[in-house]
Amino acid sequence: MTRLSEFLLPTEREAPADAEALSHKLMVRAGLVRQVGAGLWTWLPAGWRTHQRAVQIIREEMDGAGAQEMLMPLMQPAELWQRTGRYGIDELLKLRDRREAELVLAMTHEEVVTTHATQLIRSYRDLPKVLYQFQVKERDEPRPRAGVLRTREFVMKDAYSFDRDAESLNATYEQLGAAYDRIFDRCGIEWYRAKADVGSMGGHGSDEYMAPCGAGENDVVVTPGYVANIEVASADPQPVVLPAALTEPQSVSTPGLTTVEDVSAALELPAGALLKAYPVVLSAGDEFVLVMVRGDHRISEVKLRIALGGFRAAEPAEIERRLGPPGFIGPVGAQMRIVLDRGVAVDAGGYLVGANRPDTHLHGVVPGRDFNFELADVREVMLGDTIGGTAIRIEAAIEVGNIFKLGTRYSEPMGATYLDQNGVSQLIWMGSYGIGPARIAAAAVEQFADQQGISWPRAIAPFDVHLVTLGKPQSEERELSERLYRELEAAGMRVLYDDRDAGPGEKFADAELLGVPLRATVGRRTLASGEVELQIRRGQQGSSVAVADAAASIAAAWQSVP
RNA sequence: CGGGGCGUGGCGCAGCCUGGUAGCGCGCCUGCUUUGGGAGCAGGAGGUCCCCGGUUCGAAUCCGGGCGCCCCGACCA
Repeated sequence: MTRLSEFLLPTEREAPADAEALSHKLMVRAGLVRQVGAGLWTWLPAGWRTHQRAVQIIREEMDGAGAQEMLMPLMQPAELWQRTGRYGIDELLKLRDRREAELVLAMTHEEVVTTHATQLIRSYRDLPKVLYQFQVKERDEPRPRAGVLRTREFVMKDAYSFDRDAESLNATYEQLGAAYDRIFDRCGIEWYRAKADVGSMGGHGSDEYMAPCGAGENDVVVTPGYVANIEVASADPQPVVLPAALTEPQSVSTPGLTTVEDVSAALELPAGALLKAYPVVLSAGDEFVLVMVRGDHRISEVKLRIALGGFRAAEPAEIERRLGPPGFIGPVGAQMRIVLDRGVAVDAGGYLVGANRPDTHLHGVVPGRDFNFELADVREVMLGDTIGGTAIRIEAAIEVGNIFKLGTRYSEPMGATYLDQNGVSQLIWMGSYGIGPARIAAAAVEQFADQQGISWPRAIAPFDVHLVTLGKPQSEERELSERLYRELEAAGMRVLYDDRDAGPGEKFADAELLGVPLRATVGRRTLASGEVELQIRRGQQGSSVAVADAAASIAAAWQSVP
């Protein structure tokens, strides 16, 4: 029974002044959520209905994939996190209880679930297993933002898989990936499965489920058949026309010209005819490495880390000592390991590079002849790049879920092993799989909203039909509306009945703001024509159904709504 | 962590520079009218002006400190 006269739906005419993201503005205006503090949000009844509908879809598909739901505590002993080496994470919220015991509020549950696995999984016969929960996650975010999109506390569906070996993990991973595909399809949002970075904690593979939308914090690179987070994406660069190679490098005077822009402008060369030098120091062994990319390209820190392992940018003093004045450094004569990005065409002509001398560059330089190098893909892709001849698109997106092959990252420090068929102790191979229902809701708002407000996919809408009555209390229209309300509920519809004593404009505006997929209107016209007016929120197409079997017609119409 | 901005009834804002009875719109309450696109008239309720300290006869306003919130960037296991 949901009568708007009794339901808490505090709609607002104006968005909060500080709201920027569309979903932030609309979710507050539509009365779905309210802010408590930075990155801390209350879900009001209508918003929570949507959240829980997403949760239910996830639950059904996880169960369908053989996963088992459980619940683990949010508050955990710090000791578990010290054991896996994650206690130092800045985003991890630490606290002490009255006895000064060190605790954390968990950001994920690998430590706890692996502790249980250690105790409860003993034999190869106990594997594989997938466990999951819907539980609050806490993150001490440096900067919460965009309403419900990046918060300090949020509900996450987190699942953990346990397998005998890498091969079995791969199978589980794909099985859960298929469940994820179904979940996001069923939720009615647009999504991509994007190749992703495994992060600095290592791992054996990861995909991110990305919902393209204006408020997206991530960029995904998209071509038919290829989607990747821009952090790890690879593509073919646009070719550049290079000056001819010289028989040997020649000095060019470039006084004070330390940037690619300055040099290319002064020498009338395309930026792509320059090679940019990026000196780094590896975390392992303090080795000095010179990374070279085309002048019009950018280093991708993530891809470089994947190629080299951990590193830091070299300090100016180190650069001066090892190479030459910053701004004029280059690979020719450099006594060190040189990594050349794959985007640099090696036999296409002569490049311009820093000469390792003040105010000087070198012309006509040929990689391989003038310096030795190893190739690696370390640049960030950019618009204009192609994959298989097709131009890439770069789209902003929010991460609504991820799947991750952990391998033995947690089973090893936690000692999670099993006995195989030969009685030999083996490490359990794990995976982790997250989904943020709040982000699904926000992504849906972002993707389908129009000038009037939200337009929910029917699968996660707070209600199926928004019944608007225009009659005054005690009127004949009211009587008809009440009857239709009962009939719709009897037909299994989730009905929001706007029985408030308010004007039509206000009721219609609120209905459009809230974005329930169908709106049925009963008013004077209904009495005159014997027809109930029906409007599909997405596209706002109107139609009429006969009063006599209105409930059945509306239930049928709902089936064909997006 | 760097840069910028903002804290005044539920929401959106003005007032602050130049100190002197705290205002506007929306919302809310009561009554009457109105009822197919945020309606009208009349009456009314509601504010520690973020907090602490200072200057002053007097502080929303000036000064100092703190807290909170937002945006851009960095970060985001």
